[in-house]
Amino acid sequence: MAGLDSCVVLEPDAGRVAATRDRLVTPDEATRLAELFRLLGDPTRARLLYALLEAGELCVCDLADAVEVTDTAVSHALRLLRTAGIVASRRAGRMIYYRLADAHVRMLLDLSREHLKEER
Amino acid sequence: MAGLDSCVVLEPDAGRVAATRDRLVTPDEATRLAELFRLLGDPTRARLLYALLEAGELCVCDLADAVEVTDTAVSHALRLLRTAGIVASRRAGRMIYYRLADAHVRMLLDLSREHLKEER
DNA sequence: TGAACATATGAACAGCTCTTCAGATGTTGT
DNA sequence: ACAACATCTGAAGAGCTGTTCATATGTTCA
Repeated sequence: MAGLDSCVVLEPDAGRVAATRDRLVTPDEATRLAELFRLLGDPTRARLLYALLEAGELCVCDLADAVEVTDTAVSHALRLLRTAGIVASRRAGRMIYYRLADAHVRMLLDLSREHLKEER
Repeated sequence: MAGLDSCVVLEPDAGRVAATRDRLVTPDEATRLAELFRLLGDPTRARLLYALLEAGELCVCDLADAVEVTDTAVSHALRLLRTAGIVASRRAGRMIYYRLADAHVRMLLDLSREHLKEER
C-alpha cells in the first residue's frame, strides 16, 4: 500500500505531478467534505434524503409525514440541505417540492447502503 | 394492523416484492446510515480518513502529525471509527497501524470528492 | 526490572446543534 | 380583501460532541 513513496529523486513529470495533485486531499478540502458528511449525519435529514431517493420529489408536508417530524423541523432541515446544494426545490402553487440535487448525491446514498449491508 | 392492507387483492409477485423490499430504506436503516455519515462528518475524523485513503496505513503518531492534532485527540477519534467498523488496526511493536476497513469506505470517500468537484 | 515510548482511557468543560415555539411570508380561492 | 393553507424564519433551551488534562496500559530496550 506504499505506492507513492517511491518517487523521491526523479525530475518532475508533469503528468505524474498532476495525477498526484489530483489525488491529494488538502486539509481545506477534507474539511469541506466533513461538512458534507455532517449534513447527512443526522437521523432526520438522512431519513428525508432517503425518502427523496425513493420518491423522487416530495413537498414539505409529505416529507413531514414520511419522516414523522413537524413541518417546522423539516423546513429547518431542508434549508441546511438546500444551502449546501444537496437538495433542490421547485415551487408549485403553495407547495414546494424538494428533490435530490444531483446524481452524485444519489450515488452516495446508494453506496452507503451497500456498506451497511456488508458490515452485518 | 393497517400495515398489510395494500396486499389484499393481487396475487404475490416474488420478484417484485423482493426488489421493492431491497430498494426501500426503513427508518431504522436510515438512522444507522446517519450514524455512519455522522462519524465522517467531523473535520478531524475526515482528515484522518483521507490521510489513510492516501497513505494506506499509518500509525497514531503519524496521523497526529498529518492532521495536526494531539495524539490523544487522534486516539479518541480512531476509537469511534474503529468501533463503527470504518477503520481497522494492526499492532506492530509499540506502534498501532490504522487503515480503512473496506473497499466501500474507500469508494465512499472517493465519490464524495467527486461531488465536491462538480459543485464548484 | 526500570526507563522511555506509543497508545488508550475517563472525566469535565466549552461550544455547537436540533427541536420547539411564536410569528412572518407567500399563495390560493372566494 | 379575507381566510385558509403551506412553508419559512428567528430566538432559546436541552442535549450532545470534541477537545483537553491527567492517568493507565502495553511494549521495547538496556
